Amino acid sequence: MNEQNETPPEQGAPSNFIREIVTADLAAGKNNGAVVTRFPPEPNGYLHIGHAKSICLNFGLAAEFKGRCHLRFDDTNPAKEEVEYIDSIKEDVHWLGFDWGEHMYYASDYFEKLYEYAVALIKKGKAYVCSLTAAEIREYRGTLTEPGRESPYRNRSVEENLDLFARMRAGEFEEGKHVLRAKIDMASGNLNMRDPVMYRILKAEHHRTGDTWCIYPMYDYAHCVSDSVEGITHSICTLEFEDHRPLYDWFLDELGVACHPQQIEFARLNLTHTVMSKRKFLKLVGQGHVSGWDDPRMPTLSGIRRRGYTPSSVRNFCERIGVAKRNSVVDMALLEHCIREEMNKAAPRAMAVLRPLRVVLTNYPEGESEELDAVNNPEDPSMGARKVPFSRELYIEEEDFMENPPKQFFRLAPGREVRLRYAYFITCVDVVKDGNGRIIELHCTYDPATRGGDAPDNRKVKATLHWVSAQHASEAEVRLYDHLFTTPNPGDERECPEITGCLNPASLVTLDSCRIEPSLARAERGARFQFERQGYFFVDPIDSAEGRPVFNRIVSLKDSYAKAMKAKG
RNA sequence: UGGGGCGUCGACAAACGGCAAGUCAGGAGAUUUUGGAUCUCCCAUUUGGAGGUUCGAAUCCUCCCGCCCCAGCCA
Repeated sequence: MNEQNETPPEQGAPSNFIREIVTADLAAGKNNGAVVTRFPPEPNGYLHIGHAKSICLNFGLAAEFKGRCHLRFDDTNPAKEEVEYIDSIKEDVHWLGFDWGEHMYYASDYFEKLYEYAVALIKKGKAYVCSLTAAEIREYRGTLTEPGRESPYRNRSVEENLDLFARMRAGEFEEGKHVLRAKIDMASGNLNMRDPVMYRILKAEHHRTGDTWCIYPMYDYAHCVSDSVEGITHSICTLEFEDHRPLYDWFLDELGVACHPQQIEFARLNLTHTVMSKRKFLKLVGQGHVSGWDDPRMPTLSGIRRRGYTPSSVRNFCERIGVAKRNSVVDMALLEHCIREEMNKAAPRAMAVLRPLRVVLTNYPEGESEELDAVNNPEDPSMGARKVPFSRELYIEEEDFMENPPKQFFRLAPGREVRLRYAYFITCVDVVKDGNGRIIELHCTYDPATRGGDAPDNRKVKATLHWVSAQHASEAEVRLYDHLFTTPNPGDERECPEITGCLNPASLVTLDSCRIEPSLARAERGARFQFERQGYFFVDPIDSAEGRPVFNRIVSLKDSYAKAMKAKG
């Protein structure tokens, strides 16, 4: 994709409490004026738009304050992580328009350092090897309302701890036999402080360190140390880590490290009409409700990219939603607004008839055709114009004709005159039906004096229709996408006990015999267009074939008529 | 009955003791060769509730109510 090198726009971005903290820190002379952030995904799944919020925040802050942002893979659990995800994460961050430069790291880079620090903590009497089983540890931890009990192994001597820990590393014990724990406070109201596990034995092949290690550090221990080693100044994470902060600080204080980053938490992004959890994605993909992680209906970055959203529209969205600590659900309409706004300015227009209805212009000479001038983008004259062929037989949109139109319907109807965009006024004179009474063709007359779309006598027409010349049109497949879920909050148990019960049956409508104007037949993969009166479409980069493009609808145009009809019922 | 957070328009979100921004959505109108776009106007006498402090409170204090997170050898 050739969109990787766009520079993210930072101008005019609304402020937020994190930006204010950073600004204040700078003013106070903290960190010698440095701003170093990081985006620390675990390589165990694909990134989604919630991650985009974090990426934009972290890289955005670094760019704004002339600092840097690291990409760091939090790969401390070899049982769950795979290289496949590392590649997709890098691709997604690049696609979004951000660059970590030389600063790509892995928590696994610090395994040796982490081990040494753990030994130091043992020597300080602040960590011990515990030989309780997992179930016993859980039991000793106590509950939300009752304090925990100290492990019988809590007061092992430093020597014994050192010996045991070394032998854990050496692989002398089975998984689960021992863990290394921090010695903090089993009575703390904060469960995270009740002697948290620092290391567990995992005899798994690590994607980077192979079988060098059989003990792996836990998140709380590894994360703060990784941040410190990298010289991170502001460690930004989501709300659920708020009560891990005391632990984050405890480790760094006990270790006495020079760099002690400040952890700041913000609310993760939730979007209406979709879900945002890996577990649910897995279910959707696994049960075949979507075609894969990059299904255009998925909120994954790969899905959003496949749908046709631009990186800039996603960045812009991330700016607009703001950053705060309140749990919230952003209306999908905002995301849609961001891409419409951008495409309105940038997308070339073209005509495509999705559900074709044949129209014969009875007074147009048989066998003849002509070329009409069409503007590529009324919003941007610099995008020029093109020629569109016109002839006796055309296709218009099925829904643009009604035999017995209600009062509010302005389009074509028997005896009524409408304009064909950039072409002529036509009047419907006859409706041709098949044996079942289904309308198969319309006979119309055209007014040669209205060539281009203006009547010399200034008579007005209430509608302008898009069309395509039958003999010049190509066929194409068009995929109309809509919300994956019918309910605004499918992730909410009360609203939707079972997510598969709230799926939108019309989230994908595939139309395979659409008729497109000639310029569209030459469309390149990855190109975006506005189909006049319909929406913005993206040439699917994977399923399109030479001369037979597949179009994904990114988003429809706003349609006040449809809205009014819907409101009426 | 523990600990940590959060409650400002339908949805996001500013306001940092001085008189409730902005955006999306929604509504009305103008305009229009896309029922698109654009433009104009409307959309919180009031900030979860009740008290208190103050000349003045969304902002400070008290109590109450509601919602979210935490009992992985996951991150």
